[in-house]
Amino acid sequence: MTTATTMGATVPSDPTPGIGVRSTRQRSAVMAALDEVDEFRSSQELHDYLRHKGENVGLSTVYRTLTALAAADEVDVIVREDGESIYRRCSGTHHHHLVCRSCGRTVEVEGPAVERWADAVARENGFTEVNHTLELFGVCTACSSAG
Amino acid sequence: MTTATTMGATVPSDPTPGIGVRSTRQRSAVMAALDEVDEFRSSQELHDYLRHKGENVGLSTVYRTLTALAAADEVDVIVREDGESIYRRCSGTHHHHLVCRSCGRTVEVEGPAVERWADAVARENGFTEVNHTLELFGVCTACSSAG
DNA sequence: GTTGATATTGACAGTCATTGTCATTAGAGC
DNA sequence: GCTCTAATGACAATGACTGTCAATATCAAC
Repeated sequence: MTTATTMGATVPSDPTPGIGVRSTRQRSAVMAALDEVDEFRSSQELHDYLRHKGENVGLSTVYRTLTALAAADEVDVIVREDGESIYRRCSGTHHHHLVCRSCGRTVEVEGPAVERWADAVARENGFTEVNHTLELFGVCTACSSAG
Repeated sequence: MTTATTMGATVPSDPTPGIGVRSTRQRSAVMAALDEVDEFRSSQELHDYLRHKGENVGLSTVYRTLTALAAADEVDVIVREDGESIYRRCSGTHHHHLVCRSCGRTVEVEGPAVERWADAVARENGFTEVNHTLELFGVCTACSSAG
């Protein structure tokens, strides 16, 4: 998960990466695909992409891999308004996204003030273990000038 | 849509409400149910709720009505992380939500600074017709003390 | 009150993203 | 090479949501 910061919740983040985890051709292929694509993509789109590249990876595997990567904070996930999850390789630091509705171009943005605001609001209301989702959607320069 | 503010986009908001729109028992029932429930609820949950109240309304109708209400900004929608849409009757002004992950209790919160920030970030990057989604999820006092 | 055009309804089938199953395959340490 | 078991993948199954279409109800006009 990405667009969500988990504050308070202490996620141990596996201390021994590699225990019971094997590096496979399929996993590398999915990671590579994520590195090559800059926009947010759905599991199925990434599956197709791999197909066309000649990499044969099962759809189930793509789903499993993306879910695992997201859980390990290796990729960012956004749940679109239609409920479909889309994934993207992002920088490690906490950030949010400004996504072009038309072409999918994505800009990573930071808003320390927002993080503080969320934190304060939660505290004021007695909520703990708070995280938040924040995404901006719009039309980028290229797309709006293209009409 | 709610948790999203549409800035820039000029939505005319139907000038003659009532043209080609009929008030039906089913529609009133759904509105009433929304008024009686304070937490965010899914279409299916609201459908069940109506069932138990003795109000017979088809599931399709519940879906259609909620979609229409959301489009008319009469109710707020949140797309949960599992992709399911949940609905809630809210105040008319723009706001966001602090939702208890455990019991669903919802607090409406406002953050003018966040709105301004989102606006500024969009402008800096040349994006237009920007809207944003922002939700906070946590555990409320009651739930955290209940263990 | 009756009528008629049509907006709405609802049962049900269809769609589609995502998950579960499970026999088969293939890393990794020996 | 051998063994243990994580990982894969084909396929079935789930579940939210949408499309269809005949039957029904609303509302304006008479």
